[in-house]
Amino acid sequence: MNEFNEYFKSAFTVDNVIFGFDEGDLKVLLINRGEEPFKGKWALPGYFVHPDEDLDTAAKRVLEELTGLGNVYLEQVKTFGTVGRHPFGRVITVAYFSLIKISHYTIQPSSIAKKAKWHSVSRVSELAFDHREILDACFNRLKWLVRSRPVGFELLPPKFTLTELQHLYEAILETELDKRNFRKKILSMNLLIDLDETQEGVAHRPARLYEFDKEKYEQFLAEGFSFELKESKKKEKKPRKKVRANLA
Amino acid sequence: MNEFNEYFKSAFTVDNVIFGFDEGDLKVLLINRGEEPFKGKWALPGYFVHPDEDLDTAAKRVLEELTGLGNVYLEQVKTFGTVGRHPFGRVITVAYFSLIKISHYTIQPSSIAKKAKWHSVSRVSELAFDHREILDACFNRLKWLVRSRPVGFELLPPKFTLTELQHLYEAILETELDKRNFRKKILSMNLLIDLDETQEGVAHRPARLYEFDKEKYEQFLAEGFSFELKESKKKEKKPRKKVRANLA
DNA sequence: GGGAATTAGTGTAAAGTGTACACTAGCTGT
DNA sequence: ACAGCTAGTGTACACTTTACACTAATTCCC
Repeated sequence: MNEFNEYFKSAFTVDNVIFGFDEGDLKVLLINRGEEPFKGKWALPGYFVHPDEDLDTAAKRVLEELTGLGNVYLEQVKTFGTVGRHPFGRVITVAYFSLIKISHYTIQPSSIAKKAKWHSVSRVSELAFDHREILDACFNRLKWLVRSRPVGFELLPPKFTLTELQHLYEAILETELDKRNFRKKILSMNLLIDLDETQEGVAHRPARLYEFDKEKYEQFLAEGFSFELKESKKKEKKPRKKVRANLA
Repeated sequence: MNEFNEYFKSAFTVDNVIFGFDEGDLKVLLINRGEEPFKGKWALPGYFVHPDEDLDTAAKRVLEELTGLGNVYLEQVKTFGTVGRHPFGRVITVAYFSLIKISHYTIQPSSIAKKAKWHSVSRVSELAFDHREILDACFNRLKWLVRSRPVGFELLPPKFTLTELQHLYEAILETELDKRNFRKKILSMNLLIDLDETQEGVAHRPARLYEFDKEKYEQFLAEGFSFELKESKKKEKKPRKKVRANLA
């Protein structure tokens, strides 16, 4: 085994991309680093994996230690291992991502994270390490996810209006959706419970409130269902080539 | 930086899952290990990443060194890092996968790989390390891939018949497809060039030969198009619940 | 209290896509 | 010539997606 010793000199970390939704805006949770390297810079909440710890466990622990967020479901997205990405040596990082309801959690930064704060995804600028690239990869994963399953569940407060749900989808997909078609689609999945309540204190017709039917949602996921949401495009009129009959 | 030294004691590897298609069967390339641990066992072609080497580069190099396959496009799939997965210490591995035309390559095993051989995916049994789990993860990725883009391009010889293409899809999806619908779908993508040639030496009506239109394929990928192929199911007759009109 | 402002909520027709299904065509081997 | 085999083709129906415009319910301001 001695011949392999030279390989046992690397380290690895986990980095978490936590998405939330608030004020019509898609947010990502960042920490302000209290340690070198990149002290004072904004970064994804991430840290070294302990030698006796599985990756998924590490991701959960690190997230909780840095931001106070516990009991979050994290999903592995991609691993980043460019040679020069960490100034301390060879460090590869496994990126995880999650979707949470911002209002359900209280953020408690640790010493490593001087501050932890939600940032608008669209307004994130420079980040420590290669975290910008990691964020982009996870954002793409989110875009893909939202087209294949009803993701709003994780991001919205328990009671919400259809318009809020639509705005969430629009924020993620960075596109506009047709109101009527969106509602038709969402309601036809039968995953929403109409609470028979309405908004209060708004200066216009109040909207109905809905909640997700958790039971049906579990079922939906278990069955591996999928659904699609397409951009509402103004009649792009595909010429739609006809299939040539071979063997004339 | 000394406080971090304890973290720089891990190693990481890459493992490659290479799929091919031959004799109507989906295959995966395995090596017979010539080294401890798991000497003599079948395993995915993988090895340690050098300290000064990027992950993607390492995956390519390792594949070529172990099996002689060069110039293969590899895609990262998932990272496996369970604590006890490697007997030599903490080793995490990044899994890559690829699709190749078996007939285009010659396999040349190295000393680490005593032998390298194509195995039917459906008949792979025990593998070294957690390679079985890695293989399954990559097979699932392939299934997903084949539903979202025309994957046959990578796996079939330059000239092929529509029936061969269909068999490939059926092998990957582990299902049967309707012949007419399959052809309609594939041809409607306009990615095939009808070569106006036919098979020779078969004891039945010879099939037409096609090749992929590489240019259109690139375009297809660039545009992020997607298409779906659904299992041909015998009329399951969804009762199709009507969307309730809220606000009666 | 009337009207302006604002967002919620609703239906339909037309185009496109997916699915089920059965027969004829063209070759080889005997 | 005919048996055996695989290639190749079209249509009708069900479902899904898309485009699109008006009325309803509330607050605010005068």
